[in-house]
Amino acid sequence: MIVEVALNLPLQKTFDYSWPEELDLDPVPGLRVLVPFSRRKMGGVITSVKNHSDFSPLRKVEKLIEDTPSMTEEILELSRWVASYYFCSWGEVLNGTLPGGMGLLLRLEIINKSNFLPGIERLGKPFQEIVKNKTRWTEEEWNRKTPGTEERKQLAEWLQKGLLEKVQIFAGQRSRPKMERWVRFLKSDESNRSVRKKTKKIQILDRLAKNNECSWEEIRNTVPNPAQALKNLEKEGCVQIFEKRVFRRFLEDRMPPIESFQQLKEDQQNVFQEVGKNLQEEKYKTYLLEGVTGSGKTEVYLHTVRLTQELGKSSLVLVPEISLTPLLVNRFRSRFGDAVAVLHSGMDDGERYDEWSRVRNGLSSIVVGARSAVFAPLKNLGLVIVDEEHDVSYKQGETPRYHARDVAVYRGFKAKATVLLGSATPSLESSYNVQLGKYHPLYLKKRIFQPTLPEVRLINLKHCDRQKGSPFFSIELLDAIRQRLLKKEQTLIFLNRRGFAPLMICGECNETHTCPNCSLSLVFHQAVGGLKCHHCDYFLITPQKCPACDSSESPKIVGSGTEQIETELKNIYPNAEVLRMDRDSLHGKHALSKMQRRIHDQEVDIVVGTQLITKGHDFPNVTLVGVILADLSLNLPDFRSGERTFQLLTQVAGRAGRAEKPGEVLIQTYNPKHHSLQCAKDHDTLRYLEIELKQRNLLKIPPFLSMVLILCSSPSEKRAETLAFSVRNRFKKLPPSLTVIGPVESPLKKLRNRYRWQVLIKAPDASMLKCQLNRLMKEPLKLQKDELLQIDIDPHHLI
DNA sequence: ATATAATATGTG
DNA sequence: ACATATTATATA
Repeated sequence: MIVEVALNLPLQKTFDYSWPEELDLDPVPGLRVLVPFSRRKMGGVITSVKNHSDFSPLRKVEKLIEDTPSMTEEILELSRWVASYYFCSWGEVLNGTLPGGMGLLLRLEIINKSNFLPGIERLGKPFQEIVKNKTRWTEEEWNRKTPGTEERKQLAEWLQKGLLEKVQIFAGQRSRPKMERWVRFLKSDESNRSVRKKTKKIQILDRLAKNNECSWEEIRNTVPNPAQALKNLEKEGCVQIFEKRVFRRFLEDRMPPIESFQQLKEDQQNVFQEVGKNLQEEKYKTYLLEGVTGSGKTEVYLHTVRLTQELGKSSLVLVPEISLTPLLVNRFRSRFGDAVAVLHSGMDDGERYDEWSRVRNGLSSIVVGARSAVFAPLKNLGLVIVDEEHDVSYKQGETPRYHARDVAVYRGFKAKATVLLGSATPSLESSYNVQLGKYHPLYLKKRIFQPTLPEVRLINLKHCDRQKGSPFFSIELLDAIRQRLLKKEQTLIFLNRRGFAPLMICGECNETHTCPNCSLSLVFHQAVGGLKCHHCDYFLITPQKCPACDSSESPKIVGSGTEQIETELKNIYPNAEVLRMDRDSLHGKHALSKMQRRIHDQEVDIVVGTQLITKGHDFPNVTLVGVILADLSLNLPDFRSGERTFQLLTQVAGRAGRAEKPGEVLIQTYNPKHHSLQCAKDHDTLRYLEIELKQRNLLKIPPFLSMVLILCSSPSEKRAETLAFSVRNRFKKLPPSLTVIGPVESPLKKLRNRYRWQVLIKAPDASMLKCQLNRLMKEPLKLQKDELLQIDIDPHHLI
């Protein structure tokens, strides 16, 4: 028998291996195996089993990594589609479907094959010792003795002569199942009963009488030092001691109170009825649910998931990374208990591996998770929910560059499932799909607790009165904050930029401090006393001198970031409790939820933050939302910047006045006339979509066309450019319906010491684009050393 | 991705 | 002539 194996390499092919006779397990697609590849070993996934290969001689599968396949047939098929759609290898996608903890541990060992190693006396003492005393040792052991060049050379020489051999030892998975010792009751021993005093043995048996089995740990809590007694009981055949797998669970220590299903309001009920009807018919259909913030989308999700459970099917719920707060997770956990598995990046490897395993074993039939959870191995899928479907975090920034929403829709289609995309601000792509009749629209127009949406006012920064000494605040905004403080209500201040100030310029020559690795200005962070690059990890302690003119004139700080807004607010309102919430102020695993709880419990008056504050939690006492500068996201060189601004403003505005108190939103801007801001002000999503769709149609950009971005990068500016031109040349002979834009310098010209040039290709639809790409990239481009070519289908980061 | 063989380039 | 850098090629 022969197996075809997909490897996690950027190679389009799969590789054939022969199946060793001595294995008593038959090969199955989806099974992970360890195979020899070149002179190393790699984990791979069996994609098919056959009895003939065109290749010879075949090498043998070296080892089974597991005895049940980690890939289901469905995931195997889904990942193959993703690989072909997004132009990457099957193995790379497969690799991305598994939690990181399932990565393999391969230890490098050096085996001493001979008793005589010439030149051993030239080595340092510790090295001689290791070589003489051990027949095999790990590379780390060797390196720990800090070898000099002499030792390294000697090692290489011996390896070359075959006196030593390097082998990779398979040491299992990064995360392993966690085992606990348990005790099971078998029979009681009446002979022990006669004793007047309760012996340890009796106490243990009494404890076991409550439930038939319990953990060693529990027994030790009631009976101290039970080891000997338990051993005896086992010998007498009264109990059985065994190992039991336990599943590590995130937030286990803070299980939420049981929350019951809420009665749906009329329009919620209508949505639920429609989705439920389709669910029962077991046919594919995608809905786009447009529901204003606070309209109770989550409750509809919960009801729909419950119905799916009742129908005996499983549900997949995707949520953007950042809104995976305990609130949402807890709502699912409290309704569905252990049927829910949670998968997101805030968990550690072991927890994620265990949650994944519970899904794979069929213990969980509901998955709530971020992007990569779209590949969760659920069986019998009935429902797919993508919450905040417009969210950019669904698009993966590195290979495989898939969009989880689109993969989710495809998965739903293949599984004949009901797909529910939800958002207050749907993406243009999904809205267009509604127009085309591919998706079916649903609406939730009423807020649950508050009939009216908050009043939004745009403050024109060109003409408004500013606070003296604090140029980032209009008087109007500061007055509004003061009123909340007096009323003991809370304020959210939003600014989409971290740090203290985005620019620090020389007081003498106005030169800016720029990142040595990227073509960007450094951002001044006062809290850490230095300048940070927001694209690489470059850090510079606040310089005393200008890099250009060497002047030590005190530098000017230009612009604002959340840090500065925080400081200013503390100055203006010395008695107010101000909390800053951005990536820099988050430390540790539960930092986000802790902050959210502080806000919820009204321990803070004013919250200053980036996008982190726009999602996730309900803060009932927030009645004012202020946006310091709406233009930040508007002026990016990306055709989606307007869309993102509208979404951001609508999301952040939705934070105001969720409870019985009316909310107010103040947006400071230099572009009050822009339709993204105007529509956000009027809460008019429909009009926004209409205007934007019209514009996109005129400009011939997505969703009316499909796009692919080819990014060429190299440490040499010239070579990045030349590479981009050779890409362009290859696309010279295309059908006239396809257009090529570029090559142009990427807006972010240099990133992490690599220069970037790009070519953009537009095609009438995805299938035509794919077909042409396939045709032209069949012959791989010749890349020089350090040159890189990235292909991004349906790109979301044009920067 | 990574390693090796093949080839080009540089040095005295 | 030799070391060193670059490129081509294969991985089953």
